[in-house]
Amino acid sequence: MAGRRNLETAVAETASVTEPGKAPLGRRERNKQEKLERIVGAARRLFHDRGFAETTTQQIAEEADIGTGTLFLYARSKEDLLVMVFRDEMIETARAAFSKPSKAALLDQLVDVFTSMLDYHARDAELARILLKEVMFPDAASKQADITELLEVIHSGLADMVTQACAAGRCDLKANPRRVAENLFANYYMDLLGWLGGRTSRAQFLSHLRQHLAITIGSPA
Amino acid sequence: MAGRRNLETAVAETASVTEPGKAPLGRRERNKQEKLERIVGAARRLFHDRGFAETTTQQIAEEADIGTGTLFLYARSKEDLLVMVFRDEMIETARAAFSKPSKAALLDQLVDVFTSMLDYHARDAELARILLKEVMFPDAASKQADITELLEVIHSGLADMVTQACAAGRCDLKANPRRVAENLFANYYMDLLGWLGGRTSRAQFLSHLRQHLAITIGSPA
DNA sequence: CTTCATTTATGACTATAGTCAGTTTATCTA
DNA sequence: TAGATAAACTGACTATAGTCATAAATGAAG
Repeated sequence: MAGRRNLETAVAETASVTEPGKAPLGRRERNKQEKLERIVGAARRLFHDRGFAETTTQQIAEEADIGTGTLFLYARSKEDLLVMVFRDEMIETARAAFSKPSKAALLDQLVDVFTSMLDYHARDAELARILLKEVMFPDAASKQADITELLEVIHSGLADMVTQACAAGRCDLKANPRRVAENLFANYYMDLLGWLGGRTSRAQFLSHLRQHLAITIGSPA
Repeated sequence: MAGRRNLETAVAETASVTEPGKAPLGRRERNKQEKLERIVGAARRLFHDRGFAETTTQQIAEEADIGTGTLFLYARSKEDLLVMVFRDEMIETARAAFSKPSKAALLDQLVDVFTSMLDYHARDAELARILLKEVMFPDAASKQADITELLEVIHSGLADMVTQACAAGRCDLKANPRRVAENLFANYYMDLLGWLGGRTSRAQFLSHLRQHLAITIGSPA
């Protein structure tokens, strides 16, 4: 009973679309499902059009054609809504970034991967900053699931990349690949933060990122 | 005129105490000075006693014996107040952490330094998380000065440490010491985040940090 | 169809960060 | 000292995220 969650786990975390062999999905379930989609859709549109800070929860509720209270049965907070809108996209982006096999030098592969992710973030700097902030600083236990899955995709993708490069003789790292992956991502995250926060230019960001990654994998920049 | 700042630069950023050879410091200045001290003191007490979220700006104003509006002439936001309360302490902590000369292995020196900083943060996990969040994600230009100074102390301290260790033959790093320092701090930051966010235990945190730092400086863990 | 229990929906309401038009206080000048 | 100007102060006010007691909808059982 600890940490009450709304509407079960918010429609079982955007439940799958009519899983075969599963429950017949009565009117109730369909309603919830459809309502959640309306809400996330409305939030996506408004966040995109006006920005996060300029969108009120009232507006989202209105756009989704529900009461203001209902909104908070489907999302714990406005930030939660933001994560709902972008989580899957982010995971997909990360997966895609790791899916292209390559025989390039490890450093170049890494820069490629991070640049792909970057292109996604760069589409909207304000949202990206808020996402980086909210995703990495969950204050409710429920959000940890989100960040955990995303981090898992990124960390394991990077670890695999490192392991394979070493197996192919293209690098020589003794350390635990997982720790190397975490180290690499930490550097990407902080560099991105500096850029989005206006402390560095895009050119500086890219240059520094490459140097940071090179240091981690012990390769000449 | 862009980004209006209140009361000049909030009493010239907690101005020095009667700089010799400077202005005679009339009643007005003394009032401002004293009021700022009352405000920061009140905020410090309340944040410490009740926590950040549980303290209202009204309470701070009341404790400092000023009107609610006045508070926001001295601080732009509640978060700003938090930074005011802890910024100098954090910088001092960082300076102190770098001030003890040592002939130990670089990795051990680094772990020592970060452990010292950690002890400061660990005194209050909730405040630490909010600080990590607010300090690294300034949304107003004015706050960038804060983070810039703190980051400068940390980055240059680490860079010096690395440079000296290499000069003494205790390590062999070809890369720009500044970039190495940034890399090291990025790892500390993310590991600390994981710990404070409850994703890792303290033991894991320390173990992972050591491994991450070792990877960066290319030394066996 | 008619209870009845359970789930879901609602909007008036609360709490609080931050604003602003109007007031007070300090300083300067004559 | 009086008057004028500028700086600093104020609390009633606004805006909005999130709550909660109540109402409506749904589905199960008889």
